[in-house]
Amino acid sequence: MSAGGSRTPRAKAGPDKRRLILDAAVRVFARQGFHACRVADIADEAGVAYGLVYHYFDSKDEVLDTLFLERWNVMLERIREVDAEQIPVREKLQAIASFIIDSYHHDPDLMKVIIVEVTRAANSFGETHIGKIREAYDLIGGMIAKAQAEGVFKPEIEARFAAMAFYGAIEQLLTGWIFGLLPQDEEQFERAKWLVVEAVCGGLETGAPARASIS
Amino acid sequence: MSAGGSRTPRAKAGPDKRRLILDAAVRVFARQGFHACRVADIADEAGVAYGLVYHYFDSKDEVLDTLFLERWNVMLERIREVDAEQIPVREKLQAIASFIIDSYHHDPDLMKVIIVEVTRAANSFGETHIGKIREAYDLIGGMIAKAQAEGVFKPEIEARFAAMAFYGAIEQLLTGWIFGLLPQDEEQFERAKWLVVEAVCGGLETGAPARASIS
DNA sequence: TGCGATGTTGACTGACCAGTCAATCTATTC
DNA sequence: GAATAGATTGACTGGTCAGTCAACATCGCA
Repeated sequence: MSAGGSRTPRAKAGPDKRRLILDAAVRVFARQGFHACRVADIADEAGVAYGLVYHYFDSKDEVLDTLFLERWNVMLERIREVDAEQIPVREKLQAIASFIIDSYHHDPDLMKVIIVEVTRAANSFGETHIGKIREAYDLIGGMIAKAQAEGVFKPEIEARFAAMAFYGAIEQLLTGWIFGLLPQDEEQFERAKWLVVEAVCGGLETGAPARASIS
Repeated sequence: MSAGGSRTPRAKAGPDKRRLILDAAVRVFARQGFHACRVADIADEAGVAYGLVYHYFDSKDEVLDTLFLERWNVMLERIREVDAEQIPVREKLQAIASFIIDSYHHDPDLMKVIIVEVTRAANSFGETHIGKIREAYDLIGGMIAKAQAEGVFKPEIEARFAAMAFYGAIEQLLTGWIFGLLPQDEEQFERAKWLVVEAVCGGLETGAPARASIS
């Protein structure tokens, strides 16, 4: 090492406290809910002083906003990426369902918080982020509309409706896992990915869908 | 005058204040959300004194509990009724979708409150009423399982999954209306009833579904 | 008419908690 | 090694609001 310093210039000794707070907030929000928890709970969970939360964030709300936007933007990026690929709609929808279910599989607490506290909270954060949420619905609706124009999907069902139903089915499966109503294991997650697409596409496709004959 | 009283013994002069409070609460909860509103808002909306709310209810929570249980029990009763009828599954699911969508059509505020504050609130009232909520999913799951046993629906998709997806699709349509993302008129409501059933059953039915040929 | 029960009122209180802030600590730079 | 900037601390404050309560009104009945 040329300069002799064993520590890299940017990497401090301690971990990034801002990240620490965000990760702690996910656990606390998932456990107690946003409204039921206090800022002190987040600070305690993160192992930092109360005031430090306000050093990195302007308000309790901003912590949740940050968590939501971080994840939602990743999802939107993925949806756009999928949309740009030259593959059948069915595969596009499959990729979206897979992404969302994998997200839950990878970090159930974060997805629980995003769904329960934001996308389904019509009177609080849902209202704030309605624009971002809508972007996702619109992208999916666009895919379906395109498929209708190509004759792959039936034209009678409005694309916006179909998009809502598709997304709603996925979110309800996550809700089933969140509420402990459905078993959560690797196999269930894989089956679920297949089910939503099969259910929605089976009802939308023009031609006879590839039905597995009972062997 | 012994028997000459023109007023009926039970019917008081004034309207039922308890009902007045419940109806006012629906409007306030729908407008501001349960957490964001104060008990004083409910009393003001109902045109009664603050303390009267506590004469009829033990707590603010109990007001919402009452609203939820009143409506949810009606729905469960209707689902059981439908289940007992000797009609194809598709018509049963159609009847359930129609009931829920009509409920929203008839009283959007009440359905908004039930969905946003209870069935989707995993950390507060959803937890309290999970048993009641589950009853609905189980009843629908039972219908689907029976149809699978009869060979009308494919057996590969677990009935519980299918029930969640079906119910989730309906609830998301209501959410679309609640958030103002979908147009709300008579025709849209009718189309929606048809869509969810077509989408889910089209993917579940064994035989070739009755597809409307494009005229 | 009088009496108990039930309905109705709204000022008050006690707890709770988001957000502030002045003090202290640590790192970096010249 | 002094100075500056940023990180970290936690006690404190100010406002909010669910729930209480004592007083007053009205009803049903004998």
